[in-house]
Amino acid sequence: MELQEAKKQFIAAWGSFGSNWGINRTMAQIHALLLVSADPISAESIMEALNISRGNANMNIRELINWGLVERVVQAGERREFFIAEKDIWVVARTIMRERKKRELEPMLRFLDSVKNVEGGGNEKEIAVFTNTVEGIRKFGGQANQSLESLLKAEENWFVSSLIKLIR
Amino acid sequence: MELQEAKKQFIAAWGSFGSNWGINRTMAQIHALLLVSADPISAESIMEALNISRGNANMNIRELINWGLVERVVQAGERREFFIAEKDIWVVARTIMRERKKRELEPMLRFLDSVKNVEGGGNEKEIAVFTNTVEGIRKFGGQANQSLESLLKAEENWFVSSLIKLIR
DNA sequence: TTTTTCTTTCAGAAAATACTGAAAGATTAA
DNA sequence: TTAATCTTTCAGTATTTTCTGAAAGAAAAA
Repeated sequence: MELQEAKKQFIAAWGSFGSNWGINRTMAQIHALLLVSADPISAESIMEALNISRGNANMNIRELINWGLVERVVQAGERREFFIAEKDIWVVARTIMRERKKRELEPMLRFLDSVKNVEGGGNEKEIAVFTNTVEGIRKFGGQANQSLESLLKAEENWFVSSLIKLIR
Repeated sequence: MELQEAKKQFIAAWGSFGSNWGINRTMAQIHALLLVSADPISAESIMEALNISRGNANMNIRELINWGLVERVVQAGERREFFIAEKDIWVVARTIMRERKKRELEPMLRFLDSVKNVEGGGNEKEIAVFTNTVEGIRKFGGQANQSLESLLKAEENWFVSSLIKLIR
């Protein structure tokens, strides 16, 4: 397959993949474009490559920067800003895990904590089911949280670290 | 907190949590409602509890059944259908993992495979970057796929199985 | 068979989300 | 300072997604 065609397909695929995971298509496409670009790219080029407006490009680039997936780079003698994405997929994955953990998992755990004690007007069975379900989710989520924590601090953990080296 | 209020909050939270993960709010809410219900519920009750239309309820229930998260149950002497959700969160998590693996991860891996060999009109550096990125993702995804496979077949794998027992 | 009760479908409506483009804001150069 | 170049913002628009409700379909009861 020819390079430009392959890139195009990759960008499209990454875009639709992203939208399955709560990430908007354009953001995923910009990320994909940067992932397969050898050199830093200007906002202008991104707009052209993906056929999107200035505002759209700006917004989604900013969001990618917020996520820590993309960086601004200043090129010598250039006034414009350029953008580049982290290409080590392990670093990318860890960045995403860290962010989602912080933005979603932890708030959810706090919420479950706040809702775990219910007093009931009589119906003991209903209360038991509610409490058990919430407790189950809390346990599971807490475990996931800890596992992620270990994974993200892998350097400090010889066991996880060696597991990762094995598969990397 | 009072049970009904707690349920309500749980349903709302689960709904907005779901939408961060590409699952529509109503579907997640129906799932939540069933998760915290002691007994099977009719379509009618779901419509009332969540204030949604018949069509909407029907569609999202069907989708939950497709995912394997919800089951129809027939109650003796009742003509209507009732619905119930699996409550063991580990089973729920495994069901979701299995489905997403099948629906998203595996197709993505097949796609990456199809796009890994690019021939280039000259620009070797560009080709190298593309190839490396795609290969990195492929490796990572393949590894994730295998790990999930092991997890899902945990019964057959003493090591994973014992890990899970530890934390369960 | 006809009636009743429940389920499914789907065209159109509503709501949510994403995008555009022009204008304002910044920053550097002249 | 003024001009030139680039970035950011945001009100309005477009697109996508989700939902409604009425009608058709199915299955059991009469």
